[in-house]
Amino acid sequence: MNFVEEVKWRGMLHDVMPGTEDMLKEEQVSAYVGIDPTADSLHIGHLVGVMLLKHFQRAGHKPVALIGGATGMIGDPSGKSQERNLLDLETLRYNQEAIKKQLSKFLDFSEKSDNKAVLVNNYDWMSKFSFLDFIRDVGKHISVNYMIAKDSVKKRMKGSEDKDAEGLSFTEFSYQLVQGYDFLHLYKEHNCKLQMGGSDQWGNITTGTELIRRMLKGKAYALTSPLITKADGGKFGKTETGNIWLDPKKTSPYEFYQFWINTSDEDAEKYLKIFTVLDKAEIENLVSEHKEAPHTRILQNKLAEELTSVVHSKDAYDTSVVASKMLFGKGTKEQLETLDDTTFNAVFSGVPHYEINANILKNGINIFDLLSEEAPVFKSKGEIRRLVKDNGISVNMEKFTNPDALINSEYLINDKYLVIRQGKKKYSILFIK
RNA sequence: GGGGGGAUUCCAGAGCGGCCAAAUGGGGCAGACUGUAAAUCUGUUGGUUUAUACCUUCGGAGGUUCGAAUCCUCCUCCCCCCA
Repeated sequence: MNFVEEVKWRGMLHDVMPGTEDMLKEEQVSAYVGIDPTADSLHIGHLVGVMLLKHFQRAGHKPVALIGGATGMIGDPSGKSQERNLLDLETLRYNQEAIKKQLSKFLDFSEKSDNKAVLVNNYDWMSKFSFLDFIRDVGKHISVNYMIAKDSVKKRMKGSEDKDAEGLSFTEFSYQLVQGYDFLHLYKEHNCKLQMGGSDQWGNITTGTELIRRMLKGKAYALTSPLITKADGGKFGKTETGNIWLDPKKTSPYEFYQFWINTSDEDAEKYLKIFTVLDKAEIENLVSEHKEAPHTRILQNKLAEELTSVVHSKDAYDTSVVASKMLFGKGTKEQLETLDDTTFNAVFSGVPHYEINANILKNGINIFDLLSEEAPVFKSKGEIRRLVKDNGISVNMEKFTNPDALINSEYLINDKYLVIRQGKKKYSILFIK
Protein backbone atom coordinates (compact mmCIF):
# COMPACT_ATOMS: atom_id res chain seq x y z
CA MET A 1 0.00 0.00 0.00
CA ASN A 2 1.25 3.43 -0.94
CA PHE A 3 0.80 5.54 2.15
CA VAL A 4 0.77 8.95 0.47
CA GLU A 5 -1.67 7.79 -2.20
CA GLU A 6 -3.90 6.28 0.44
CA VAL A 7 -3.98 9.42 2.54
CA LYS A 8 -4.60 11.53 -0.53
CA TRP A 9 -7.75 9.83 -1.79
CA ARG A 10 -9.09 9.82 1.74
CA GLY A 11 -8.92 13.61 1.75
CA MET A 12 -6.45 13.59 4.60
CA LEU A 13 -3.63 15.28 2.72
CA HIS A 14 -3.12 19.00 3.01
CA ASP A 15 0.55 19.33 2.38
CA VAL A 16 3.47 17.00 2.01
CA MET A 17 7.16 17.63 1.57
CA PRO A 18 8.52 16.64 -1.84
CA GLY A 19 10.28 13.29 -1.80
CA THR A 20 8.24 11.85 1.04
CA GLU A 21 6.61 9.26 -1.17
CA ASP A 22 9.90 8.01 -2.59
CA MET A 23 11.52 7.87 0.82
CA LEU A 24 8.72 5.69 2.14
CA LYS A 25 9.13 3.27 -0.75
CA GLU A 26 12.79 2.74 -0.05
CA GLU A 27 12.81 1.61 3.54
CA GLN A 28 10.78 0.97 6.62
CA VAL A 29 10.76 4.08 8.77
CA SER A 30 8.87 5.60 11.66
CA ALA A 31 6.56 8.56 11.62
CA TYR A 32 5.12 10.40 14.54
CA VAL A 33 2.14 12.43 15.59
CA GLY A 34 2.11 14.52 18.73
CA ILE A 35 -0.69 14.39 21.28
CA ASP A 36 -1.19 16.73 24.22
CA PRO A 37 -1.78 14.79 27.43
CA THR A 38 -4.05 17.44 28.89
CA ALA A 39 -6.76 14.92 29.75
CA ASP A 40 -6.95 11.22 30.52
CA SER A 41 -8.80 10.58 27.30
CA LEU A 42 -8.62 11.35 23.63
CA HIS A 43 -11.54 13.04 21.97
CA ILE A 44 -12.61 12.64 18.38
CA GLY A 45 -10.61 15.69 17.35
CA HIS A 46 -7.52 13.57 17.94
CA LEU A 47 -8.75 10.90 15.61
CA VAL A 48 -7.36 12.34 12.39
CA GLY A 49 -3.84 12.08 13.73
CA VAL A 50 -4.52 8.60 15.04
CA MET A 51 -5.86 7.50 11.69
CA LEU A 52 -2.77 8.88 9.96
CA LEU A 53 -0.71 6.61 12.18
CA LYS A 54 -3.09 3.73 11.54
CA HIS A 55 -2.71 3.99 7.77
CA PHE A 56 1.01 4.41 8.22
CA GLN A 57 1.13 1.14 10.10
CA ARG A 58 -1.09 -0.55 7.53
CA ALA A 59 1.42 0.55 4.91
CA GLY A 60 4.08 -1.45 6.75
CA HIS A 61 5.79 1.37 8.61
CA LYS A 62 6.18 2.05 12.31
CA PRO A 63 3.85 4.56 13.93
CA VAL A 64 5.06 6.56 16.90
CA ALA A 65 2.63 8.39 19.13
CA LEU A 66 4.35 11.16 21.00
CA ILE A 67 2.81 12.30 24.23
CA GLY A 68 3.70 15.96 24.66
CA GLY A 69 4.41 15.93 28.36
CA ALA A 70 7.05 18.61 27.96
CA THR A 71 5.60 20.62 25.09
CA GLY A 72 2.18 20.54 26.70
CA MET A 73 3.61 22.57 29.52
CA ILE A 74 4.74 25.31 27.20
CA GLY A 75 1.70 25.85 25.02
CA ASP A 76 1.70 26.00 21.27
CA PRO A 77 1.29 29.57 19.99
CA SER A 78 -0.37 28.23 16.83
CA GLY A 79 -4.04 29.00 17.18
CA LYS A 80 -5.01 30.94 20.22
CA SER A 81 -3.73 28.88 23.08
CA GLN A 82 -3.92 30.34 26.49
CA GLU A 83 -1.62 29.86 29.41
CA ARG A 84 -1.07 26.17 30.08
CA ASN A 85 -1.15 24.58 33.46
CA LEU A 86 1.81 22.58 34.45
CA LEU A 87 0.78 18.96 34.80
CA ASP A 88 2.22 17.16 37.75
CA LEU A 89 4.15 14.03 36.93
CA GLU A 90 1.62 11.65 38.43
CA THR A 91 -1.22 13.05 36.34
CA LEU A 92 0.99 13.04 33.29
CA ARG A 93 1.78 9.34 33.63
CA TYR A 94 -1.81 8.51 34.39
CA ASN A 95 -3.03 10.36 31.32
CA GLN A 96 -0.34 8.74 29.23
CA GLU A 97 -1.45 5.24 30.20
CA ALA A 98 -5.11 6.03 29.57
CA ILE A 99 -4.30 7.45 26.15
CA LYS A 100 -2.17 4.45 25.27
CA LYS A 101 -5.05 2.15 26.06
CA GLN A 102 -7.26 4.06 23.68
CA LEU A 103 -4.62 4.18 20.99
CA SER A 104 -4.23 0.43 21.13
CA LYS A 105 -7.75 0.13 19.74
CA PHE A 106 -6.44 1.63 16.55
CA LEU A 107 -2.77 0.73 16.51
CA ASP A 108 -0.99 -2.55 17.01
CA PHE A 109 1.41 -2.26 19.95
CA SER A 110 2.05 -6.00 20.27
CA GLU A 111 5.66 -7.13 20.56
CA LYS A 112 5.46 -9.72 17.82
CA SER A 113 4.57 -7.26 15.11
CA ASP A 114 7.66 -6.19 13.18
CA ASN A 115 6.24 -2.72 12.77
CA LYS A 116 4.66 -2.34 16.15
CA ALA A 117 3.46 1.01 17.31
CA VAL A 118 5.45 2.87 19.94
CA LEU A 119 4.39 5.40 22.51
CA VAL A 120 6.92 7.91 23.76
CA ASN A 121 6.76 10.95 25.98
CA ASN A 122 8.96 13.93 25.28
CA TYR A 123 9.05 14.66 28.98
CA ASP A 124 11.41 11.70 29.26
CA TRP A 125 14.17 13.38 27.27
CA MET A 126 13.31 17.02 27.67
CA SER A 127 13.13 17.03 31.46
CA LYS A 128 16.78 16.05 31.72
CA PHE A 129 17.90 18.67 29.30
CA SER A 130 19.32 21.70 31.10
CA PHE A 131 18.51 25.12 29.76
CA LEU A 132 22.15 25.87 29.15
CA ASP A 133 22.71 22.65 27.25
CA PHE A 134 19.64 23.22 25.20
CA ILE A 135 20.47 26.71 24.05
CA ARG A 136 24.06 25.74 23.41
CA ASP A 137 23.49 22.47 21.55
CA VAL A 138 20.18 23.10 19.87
CA GLY A 139 19.47 26.81 19.84
CA LYS A 140 22.76 27.53 18.14
CA HIS A 141 21.60 25.83 14.98
CA ILE A 142 18.45 27.78 14.32
CA SER A 143 18.36 31.51 13.70
CA VAL A 144 15.79 33.80 15.23
CA ASN A 145 15.17 35.14 11.74
CA TYR A 146 14.08 31.66 10.72
CA MET A 147 11.86 31.28 13.74
CA ILE A 148 10.04 34.59 13.48
CA ALA A 149 9.31 33.96 9.81
CA LYS A 150 6.82 31.28 10.87
CA ASP A 151 3.20 32.24 10.47
CA SER A 152 2.28 31.16 13.97
CA VAL A 153 4.86 33.55 15.40
CA LYS A 154 4.31 36.36 12.93
CA LYS A 155 0.63 36.50 13.72
CA ARG A 156 1.36 36.99 17.37
CA MET A 157 3.89 39.77 16.94
CA LYS A 158 2.82 43.30 17.77
CA GLY A 159 2.28 45.42 14.71
CA SER A 160 1.24 42.52 12.53
CA GLU A 161 -1.93 42.76 10.47
CA ASP A 162 -3.77 40.98 13.28
CA LYS A 163 -4.66 43.88 15.54
CA ASP A 164 -5.48 41.63 18.47
CA ALA A 165 -1.95 40.30 18.57
CA GLU A 166 -0.70 40.43 22.10
CA GLY A 167 2.84 39.45 21.56
CA LEU A 168 4.10 36.15 22.82
CA SER A 169 6.32 35.14 25.65
CA PHE A 170 9.76 33.69 25.15
CA THR A 171 8.33 30.42 26.42
CA GLU A 172 5.81 30.20 23.63
CA PHE A 173 8.33 31.44 21.13
CA SER A 174 10.65 28.58 21.99
CA TYR A 175 7.88 26.03 21.52
CA GLN A 176 8.77 25.27 17.94
CA LEU A 177 12.36 24.64 18.90
CA VAL A 178 11.37 22.13 21.56
CA GLN A 179 9.03 20.39 19.17
CA GLY A 180 11.75 20.50 16.57
CA TYR A 181 14.11 18.82 18.95
CA ASP A 182 11.57 16.04 19.53
CA PHE A 183 11.71 15.27 15.87
CA LEU A 184 15.51 15.23 15.98
CA HIS A 185 15.49 12.93 18.98
CA LEU A 186 13.08 10.48 17.35
CA TYR A 187 15.05 10.67 14.13
CA LYS A 188 18.10 9.44 15.97
CA GLU A 189 16.44 6.95 18.30
CA HIS A 190 13.63 5.53 16.18
CA ASN A 191 14.66 6.19 12.58
CA CYS A 192 11.73 8.57 12.49
CA LYS A 193 11.84 10.45 9.21
CA LEU A 194 8.39 11.83 9.03
CA GLN A 195 6.24 13.97 11.26
CA MET A 196 2.53 14.30 10.67
CA GLY A 197 -0.18 16.51 12.11
CA GLY A 198 -2.86 19.06 11.38
CA SER A 199 -2.14 21.75 8.81
CA ASP A 200 -1.58 24.25 11.64
CA GLN A 201 1.49 22.24 12.60
CA TRP A 202 3.37 22.73 9.35
CA GLY A 203 5.56 25.49 10.69
CA ASN A 204 6.51 23.57 13.79
CA ILE A 205 7.26 20.43 11.82
CA THR A 206 9.52 22.16 9.36
CA THR A 207 11.56 23.60 12.20
CA GLY A 208 12.24 19.97 13.06
CA THR A 209 13.28 19.00 9.56
CA GLU A 210 15.50 22.07 9.43
CA LEU A 211 17.13 21.16 12.72
CA ILE A 212 17.78 17.63 11.50
CA ARG A 213 19.33 18.97 8.31
CA ARG A 214 21.62 21.36 10.14
CA MET A 215 22.65 19.25 13.07
CA LEU A 216 22.76 15.77 11.53
CA LYS A 217 22.87 16.54 7.82
CA GLY A 218 19.82 14.30 7.72
CA LYS A 219 16.74 14.45 5.59
CA ALA A 220 13.36 14.38 7.28
CA TYR A 221 9.88 14.95 5.96
CA ALA A 222 6.54 16.48 6.84
CA LEU A 223 2.95 15.64 6.02
CA THR A 224 -0.14 17.46 7.24
CA SER A 225 -3.89 16.95 7.15
CA PRO A 226 -6.52 19.58 6.58
CA LEU A 227 -8.46 20.60 9.64
CA ILE A 228 -11.80 18.83 9.78
CA THR A 229 -14.74 21.04 9.04
CA LYS A 230 -18.46 20.62 8.99
CA ALA A 231 -20.58 21.56 5.98
CA ASP A 232 -22.60 23.99 8.06
CA GLY A 233 -19.48 25.75 9.28
CA GLY A 234 -19.72 24.53 12.86
CA LYS A 235 -16.80 23.17 14.77
CA PHE A 236 -16.24 19.46 14.33
CA GLY A 237 -16.47 17.19 17.32
CA LYS A 238 -18.36 19.48 19.61
CA THR A 239 -21.93 19.28 20.77
CA GLU A 240 -23.86 21.48 23.16
CA THR A 241 -22.59 19.27 25.93
CA GLY A 242 -18.96 19.59 24.91
CA ASN A 243 -16.35 17.31 23.42
CA ILE A 244 -17.02 13.82 22.21
CA TRP A 245 -14.57 11.71 24.18
CA LEU A 246 -13.44 8.17 23.59
CA ASP A 247 -13.67 7.41 27.29
CA PRO A 248 -17.10 5.85 27.97
CA LYS A 249 -17.13 7.54 31.37
CA LYS A 250 -16.94 10.93 29.70
CA THR A 251 -19.13 10.24 26.68
CA SER A 252 -21.37 7.21 26.87
CA PRO A 253 -21.19 4.75 23.96
CA TYR A 254 -24.78 5.67 23.20
CA GLU A 255 -23.94 9.38 22.90
CA PHE A 256 -20.88 8.50 20.90
CA TYR A 257 -22.99 6.44 18.51
CA GLN A 258 -25.54 9.23 18.29
CA PHE A 259 -22.88 11.75 17.38
CA TRP A 260 -21.98 9.85 14.24
CA ILE A 261 -25.58 9.02 13.38
CA ASN A 262 -26.32 12.73 13.35
CA THR A 263 -23.67 13.51 10.75
CA SER A 264 -25.09 15.48 7.83
CA ASP A 265 -25.20 13.95 4.35
CA GLU A 266 -22.59 16.37 3.09
CA ASP A 267 -20.11 15.32 5.73
CA ALA A 268 -20.79 11.60 5.97
CA GLU A 269 -18.79 10.52 2.95
CA LYS A 270 -15.85 12.65 3.97
CA TYR A 271 -15.86 11.26 7.50
CA LEU A 272 -16.17 7.70 6.28
CA LYS A 273 -12.96 8.18 4.32
CA ILE A 274 -11.14 9.78 7.19
CA PHE A 275 -12.28 7.79 10.18
CA THR A 276 -12.69 4.26 8.86
CA VAL A 277 -10.41 1.86 7.03
CA LEU A 278 -13.05 0.91 4.46
CA ASP A 279 -11.49 0.86 1.02
CA LYS A 280 -12.33 3.08 -1.89
CA ALA A 281 -14.65 0.68 -3.71
CA GLU A 282 -16.59 -0.06 -0.55
CA ILE A 283 -17.14 3.58 0.22
CA GLU A 284 -18.15 4.40 -3.34
CA ASN A 285 -20.64 1.59 -3.15
CA LEU A 286 -22.15 2.93 0.04
CA VAL A 287 -22.35 6.41 -1.41
CA SER A 288 -24.29 5.27 -4.44
CA GLU A 289 -26.59 3.16 -2.28
CA HIS A 290 -27.16 6.16 -0.10
CA LYS A 291 -28.08 8.26 -3.09
CA GLU A 292 -30.64 5.68 -4.13
CA ALA A 293 -32.36 5.75 -0.78
CA PRO A 294 -31.23 8.75 1.24
CA HIS A 295 -33.77 8.20 3.99
CA THR A 296 -32.12 4.94 5.05
CA ARG A 297 -28.97 6.89 5.87
CA ILE A 298 -26.59 4.13 5.03
CA LEU A 299 -23.54 6.36 5.35
CA GLN A 300 -24.36 7.57 8.83
CA ASN A 301 -25.22 4.08 10.01
CA LYS A 302 -22.00 2.63 8.67
CA LEU A 303 -19.99 5.46 10.16
CA ALA A 304 -21.56 4.97 13.57
CA GLU A 305 -21.17 1.22 13.39
CA GLU A 306 -17.49 1.30 12.49
CA LEU A 307 -16.52 3.93 15.02
CA THR A 308 -18.59 2.64 17.92
CA SER A 309 -17.38 -0.90 17.38
CA VAL A 310 -13.72 0.05 17.27
CA VAL A 311 -13.72 2.58 20.09
CA HIS A 312 -16.13 0.75 22.36
CA SER A 313 -17.27 -2.72 21.34
CA LYS A 314 -19.64 -4.60 19.11
CA ASP A 315 -21.92 -5.09 22.10
CA ALA A 316 -21.93 -1.41 22.89
CA TYR A 317 -22.86 -0.77 19.28
CA ASP A 318 -25.74 -3.26 19.37
CA THR A 319 -27.07 -1.80 22.57
CA SER A 320 -26.88 1.70 21.13
CA VAL A 321 -28.90 0.58 18.12
CA VAL A 322 -31.58 -0.92 20.31
CA ALA A 323 -31.62 2.15 22.52
CA SER A 324 -31.89 4.46 19.53
CA LYS A 325 -34.74 2.49 18.03
CA MET A 326 -36.51 2.72 21.29
CA LEU A 327 -36.05 6.48 21.66
CA PHE A 328 -36.42 7.57 18.07
CA GLY A 329 -38.71 4.91 16.72
CA LYS A 330 -42.14 4.94 18.20
CA GLY A 331 -41.18 3.96 21.69
CA THR A 332 -44.00 3.14 24.05
CA LYS A 333 -44.52 2.94 27.75
CA GLU A 334 -44.62 -0.84 27.45
CA GLN A 335 -41.18 -0.87 25.85
CA LEU A 336 -39.82 1.25 28.63
CA GLU A 337 -41.10 -1.26 31.14
CA THR A 338 -39.29 -4.10 29.46
CA LEU A 339 -35.90 -2.40 29.19
CA ASP A 340 -33.12 -4.39 30.80
CA ASP A 341 -30.60 -2.63 33.01
CA THR A 342 -27.79 -2.54 30.47
CA THR A 343 -29.92 -0.94 27.82
CA PHE A 344 -31.50 1.39 30.30
CA ASN A 345 -28.10 2.63 31.35
CA ALA A 346 -26.94 2.94 27.77
CA VAL A 347 -29.93 5.06 26.92
CA PHE A 348 -30.13 7.24 29.95
CA SER A 349 -26.59 7.51 31.30
CA GLY A 350 -25.98 10.84 29.63
CA VAL A 351 -29.38 12.18 30.61
CA PRO A 352 -30.03 14.40 33.62
CA HIS A 353 -31.35 12.53 36.64
CA TYR A 354 -33.55 14.03 39.33
CA GLU A 355 -34.78 12.60 42.59
CA ILE A 356 -38.28 13.19 43.76
CA ASN A 357 -40.11 12.26 46.89
CA ALA A 358 -42.43 9.29 46.47
CA ASN A 359 -45.06 10.92 48.67
CA ILE A 360 -45.83 13.71 46.28
CA LEU A 361 -47.09 11.25 43.72
CA LYS A 362 -49.50 9.59 46.13
CA ASN A 363 -52.20 12.19 45.64
CA GLY A 364 -51.01 13.30 42.28
CA ILE A 365 -49.21 16.52 41.43
CA ASN A 366 -49.63 18.90 38.55
CA ILE A 367 -46.93 18.97 35.94
CA PHE A 368 -45.88 22.55 36.70
CA ASP A 369 -44.95 21.92 40.29
CA LEU A 370 -43.43 18.57 39.46
CA LEU A 371 -41.05 19.81 36.77
CA SER A 372 -40.07 23.13 38.27
CA GLU A 373 -40.13 22.72 42.03
CA GLU A 374 -39.80 19.02 42.80
CA ALA A 375 -37.40 18.40 39.94
CA PRO A 376 -36.02 21.55 38.31
CA VAL A 377 -36.09 20.24 34.78
CA PHE A 378 -37.35 23.58 33.50
CA LYS A 379 -36.55 27.00 34.82
CA SER A 380 -40.04 28.41 34.96
CA LYS A 381 -43.63 27.32 34.99
CA GLY A 382 -44.31 29.57 32.03
CA GLU A 383 -41.87 27.55 29.98
CA ILE A 384 -43.67 24.33 30.90
CA ARG A 385 -47.01 25.90 30.07
CA ARG A 386 -45.77 26.92 26.65
CA LEU A 387 -44.33 23.51 25.92
CA VAL A 388 -47.48 21.71 26.97
CA LYS A 389 -49.51 23.99 24.75
CA ASP A 390 -47.14 23.27 21.82
CA ASN A 391 -47.24 19.51 22.37
CA GLY A 392 -43.62 19.65 23.38
CA ILE A 393 -43.64 17.50 26.50
CA SER A 394 -43.98 13.76 26.74
CA VAL A 395 -44.27 11.74 29.91
CA ASN A 396 -43.26 8.11 29.47
CA MET A 397 -43.27 8.46 25.68
CA GLU A 398 -46.81 9.76 25.58
CA LYS A 399 -47.59 13.36 24.71
CA PHE A 400 -48.72 15.30 27.70
CA THR A 401 -51.39 17.64 26.41
CA ASN A 402 -53.78 18.35 29.26
CA PRO A 403 -52.25 20.94 31.60
CA ASP A 404 -54.73 20.09 34.33
CA ALA A 405 -53.94 16.40 34.49
CA LEU A 406 -52.31 15.20 37.68
CA ILE A 407 -49.31 12.93 37.72
CA ASN A 408 -49.58 10.16 40.28
CA SER A 409 -47.94 6.90 41.23
CA GLU A 410 -49.59 5.08 38.38
CA TYR A 411 -47.31 6.91 35.98
CA LEU A 412 -44.20 5.30 37.47
CA ILE A 413 -42.38 2.84 35.28
CA ASN A 414 -41.59 -0.28 37.26
CA ASP A 415 -42.52 1.73 40.36
CA LYS A 416 -39.24 3.56 40.09
CA TYR A 417 -39.03 6.36 37.61
CA LEU A 418 -40.65 8.71 35.14
CA VAL A 419 -39.26 9.55 31.73
CA ILE A 420 -39.76 13.16 30.71
CA ARG A 421 -39.06 14.19 27.14
CA GLN A 422 -38.83 17.71 25.78
CA GLY A 423 -39.20 17.90 22.03
CA LYS A 424 -37.63 14.99 20.22
CA LYS A 425 -34.26 14.57 21.76
CA LYS A 426 -34.07 15.94 25.28
CA TYR A 427 -34.77 13.47 28.03
CA SER A 428 -34.81 13.66 31.81
CA ILE A 429 -35.37 10.93 34.31
CA LEU A 430 -37.15 11.41 37.62
CA PHE A 431 -36.35 8.74 40.18
CA ILE A 432 -38.29 8.34 43.35
CA LYS A 433 -36.22 8.13 46.47
C1' G B 1 -6.24 69.21 26.57
C1' G B 2 -10.86 70.53 23.41
C1' G B 3 -15.45 68.79 20.95
C1' G B 4 -19.10 65.08 19.81
C1' G B 5 -21.71 60.20 20.03
C1' G B 6 -23.17 56.03 22.77
C1' A B 7 -24.47 52.14 26.86
C1' U B 8 -31.83 48.79 25.62
C1' U B 9 -34.20 42.13 26.90
C1' C B 10 -29.31 35.88 24.55
C1' C B 11 -26.96 38.95 20.19
C1' A B 12 -27.62 42.94 16.65
C1' G B 13 -30.66 46.99 16.75
C1' A B 14 -35.52 50.37 17.02
C1' G B 15 -37.99 53.20 20.71
C1' C B 16 -36.99 59.22 22.97
C1' G B 17 -42.91 61.15 28.78
C1' G B 18 -48.36 57.21 29.28
C1' C B 19 -51.11 52.73 24.01
C1' C B 20 -43.43 49.53 26.31
C1' A B 21 -42.16 43.44 28.87
C1' A B 22 -40.33 47.17 24.81
C1' A B 23 -40.60 47.08 16.90
C1' U B 24 -37.54 44.21 13.53
C1' G B 25 -33.75 40.64 12.35
C1' G B 26 -30.58 36.73 14.16
C1' G B 27 -30.18 32.92 17.67
C1' G B 28 -32.86 29.50 21.11
C1' C B 29 -37.13 26.33 22.06
C1' A B 30 -41.51 23.76 20.24
C1' G B 31 -44.87 22.06 16.30
C1' A B 32 -45.82 20.54 11.03
C1' C B 33 -43.25 18.25 6.94
C1' U B 34 -39.16 14.61 6.95
C1' G B 35 -34.50 10.59 7.23
C1' U B 36 -32.92 11.51 14.75
C1' A B 37 -30.56 15.45 7.93
C1' A B 38 -31.04 20.04 5.15
C1' A B 39 -34.53 23.51 3.46
C1' U B 40 -39.34 25.45 4.38
C1' C B 41 -43.70 26.94 7.05
C1' U B 42 -46.19 27.98 11.97
C1' G B 43 -46.07 29.16 17.05
C1' U B 44 -43.10 30.87 21.04
C1' U B 45 -38.93 33.49 23.41
C1' G B 46 -38.56 38.00 31.70
C1' G B 47 -41.36 36.01 36.13
C1' U B 48 -46.03 34.86 38.70
C1' U B 49 -51.63 28.56 39.64
C1' U B 50 -54.16 29.62 33.95
C1' A B 51 -54.41 36.85 33.56
C1' U B 52 -57.79 43.28 29.13
C1' A B 53 -53.64 41.87 36.15
C1' C B 54 -49.38 42.29 39.19
C1' C B 55 -43.90 42.02 39.96
C1' U B 56 -38.72 42.62 38.11
C1' U B 57 -36.04 44.70 33.76
C1' C B 58 -33.68 49.41 29.27
C1' G B 59 -24.98 50.94 32.32
C1' G B 60 -24.98 52.79 38.14
C1' A B 61 -26.87 56.35 41.93
C1' G B 62 -30.18 60.21 42.81
C1' G B 63 -34.07 63.79 41.08
C1' U B 64 -38.46 66.05 38.18
C1' U B 65 -43.53 64.10 37.21
C1' C B 66 -50.00 61.59 38.68
C1' G B 67 -46.71 58.59 35.34
C1' A B 68 -39.70 57.73 32.90
C1' A B 69 -36.18 53.03 28.74
C1' U B 70 -37.61 58.00 27.31
C1' C B 71 -36.50 64.61 30.84
C1' C B 72 -32.54 66.60 34.61
C1' U B 73 -27.88 65.92 37.83
C1' C B 74 -23.66 63.17 39.19
C1' C B 75 -20.74 58.69 38.40
C1' U B 76 -18.66 54.39 35.50
C1' C B 77 -17.39 52.36 30.87
C1' C B 78 -17.04 52.49 25.33
C1' C B 79 -16.47 54.91 20.47
C1' C B 80 -15.33 59.01 17.09
C1' C B 81 -13.19 63.82 15.66
C1' C B 82 -9.68 67.96 16.56
C1' A B 83 -4.91 69.04 19.15
